Amino acid sequence: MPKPTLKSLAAELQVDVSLVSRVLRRVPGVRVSEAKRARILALAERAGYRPDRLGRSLKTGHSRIVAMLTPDITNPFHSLIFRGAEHVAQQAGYNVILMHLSDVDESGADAVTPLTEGQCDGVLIAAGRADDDRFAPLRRAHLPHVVINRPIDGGRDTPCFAPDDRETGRLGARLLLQAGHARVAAILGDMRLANMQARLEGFREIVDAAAPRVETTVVADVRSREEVLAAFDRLIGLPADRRPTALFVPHSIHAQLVFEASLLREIHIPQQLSLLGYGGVAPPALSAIVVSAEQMGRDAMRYLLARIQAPGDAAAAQTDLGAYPLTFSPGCTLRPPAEA
Amino acid sequence: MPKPTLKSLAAELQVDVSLVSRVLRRVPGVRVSEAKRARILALAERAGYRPDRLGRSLKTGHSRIVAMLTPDITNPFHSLIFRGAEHVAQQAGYNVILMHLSDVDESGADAVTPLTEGQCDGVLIAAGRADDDRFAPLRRAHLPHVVINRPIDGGRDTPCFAPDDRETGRLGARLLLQAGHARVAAILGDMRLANMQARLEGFREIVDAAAPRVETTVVADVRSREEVLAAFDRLIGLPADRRPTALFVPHSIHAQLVFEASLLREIHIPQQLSLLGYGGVAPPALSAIVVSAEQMGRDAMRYLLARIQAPGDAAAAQTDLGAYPLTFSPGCTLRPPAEA
DNA sequence: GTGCCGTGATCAAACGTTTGACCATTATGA
DNA sequence: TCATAATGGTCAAACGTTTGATCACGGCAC
Repeated sequence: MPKPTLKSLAAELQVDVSLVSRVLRRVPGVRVSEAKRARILALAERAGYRPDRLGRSLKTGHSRIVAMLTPDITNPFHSLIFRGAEHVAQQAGYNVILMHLSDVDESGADAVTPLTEGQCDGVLIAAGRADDDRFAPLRRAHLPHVVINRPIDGGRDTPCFAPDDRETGRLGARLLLQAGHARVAAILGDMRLANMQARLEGFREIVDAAAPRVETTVVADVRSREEVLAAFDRLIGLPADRRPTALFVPHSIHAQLVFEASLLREIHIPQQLSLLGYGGVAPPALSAIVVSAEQMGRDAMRYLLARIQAPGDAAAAQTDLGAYPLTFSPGCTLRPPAEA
Repeated sequence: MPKPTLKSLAAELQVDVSLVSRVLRRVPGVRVSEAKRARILALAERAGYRPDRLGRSLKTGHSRIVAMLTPDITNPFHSLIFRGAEHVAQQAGYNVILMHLSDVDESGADAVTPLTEGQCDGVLIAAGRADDDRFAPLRRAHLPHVVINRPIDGGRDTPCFAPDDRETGRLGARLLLQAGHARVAAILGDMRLANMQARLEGFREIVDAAAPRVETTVVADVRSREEVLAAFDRLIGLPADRRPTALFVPHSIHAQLVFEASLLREIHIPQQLSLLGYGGVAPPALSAIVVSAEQMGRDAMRYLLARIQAPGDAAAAQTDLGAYPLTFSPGCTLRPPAEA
């Protein structure tokens, strides 16, 4: 037996499809006899009728699908964002298309355009550079979109949910200085990304103010796993009087990597080196600045759905959404080594 | 200006929509004068025409969307599966809806049914129990679906891509025994899941055969973070003559958790305790059995797309897809402590 | 008897696309 | 010269749904 449709139900009951449609959707105020309503409902139930989403979407103009763009779902920060976002979406009866889109290389413009083809009602962007023009098609198509975790296009047009990355840098520096370190270092990730730049600026701001009392080494634009390890080895390989006693790694994966590398190198944290990481959720054994990625995902999705459902809502159209709270998760002490 | 459609283009050029449709799709053998074809292409380009996916899908009967069900995208094993799957899908011009679906509780039947409503062409299932009946709607709707990582419904109807979990258990036991351990332990996850059961069975098979030469302790059905830590503490709290010298934790997250807990407890791995984990990708500092989750994702998606594109293909209809290779990633030695 | 209202429905268009069938007009072959 | 074929298109239905407009009819008031 073929899939039941409004038409097939209507034919079987000898009524008009429009009546079946209205009865099954329980539109308020349909005028139908109780007998007929009962027969319609009974048949629909018996036949296992489910309205076809495509037909409905074509007519109504929305698909109850949103898309999310991520650079790498394998990154715990991003999977947390997704989990939060998807949960909110599911509650609201929306499905989420998850697509990978590189942060940095220009490929993928061809992946964005299809999103404007009616299949999804909005886009949550968690990928991309500051000066990214790959999202222009979304704007042109007036497809609601929201940015998360990193500002793109300078935050001008697109509402953005993100932590204050500059403050992250400041906070990291302050925590290390307040703990009493006199030689600190930082390993920064891909400097093509605006949030990395901001973290570095914030960090610099504080440590520069403390110079020359505090000595600082920065390794920036570290992208691959190998580069992280190389940077770490370089820092711990410095002569003892120049070797940092504390290390700030404001990137969740890189911090974890450094943590594990230190184990293999038999450098004990926190006894021999203080390590301050970063992440979307408090890591068990690692001190870190954490910002709730999952909460960001939830909030961004809620906002996106609101914009979808009330396109012209002035109150919702604010583009400055404030910054996300940074909390310090003290996995282990940040105090400097005793002999320092 | 409103979004250009076939109809609006056709109206502007005073031609029939069908002609525009055929020209823009470059269907082979359309009979049209070069002049008119050029005008159509030019206008479409100029107006930024993009075919509406909903209209097309409604007509053609497929949406170029597939869904994937996962228990938790935050789990690295599952995010790797997704990354592999999504990559293949994107290459083939498909988008992937990612949905969370609990492995164990019965909720979510209402989340599966909407997938049969025409919005997606197939489902990749990476969630669910062995005796799960929540997927019956997919079968009834004849919606192609494939299971990954764990068998459901005994693998009867649904093709399954998964590692041989029983062999994982065996391999783990063998590795520890061959390294020379005489007291081994294992911490097993949620025993409601078929793959956990299989891992335990395989492990038991080997260690039981080695008894009483080898002493074995098993803590099973460990579900939460807290239970993992409690199990670990219980094991290392045993009197020295009964304390295991090696620990097998065939669950990627739990293994990582134990690893970090051992650091906090100042129990050095591998000097004081051998730890053998499990995962979808080789962890840097941890010895583990690894099965390429990303490869499984790729293969499963390729297979799913093949079934979608050739529904009745007998060759593709095989339901026994063999098992995934298990490889041993020696992060650090598994040799027993010197004094043992 | 006529006008009006409420009830219980049907009609028809529309969303944007695809696709098989059909129809002029002109060129070709016998 | 007439049939045939190729050329350049158009027509119309269909996918499944939603929705404003319309209609037949009985009852009621005047």
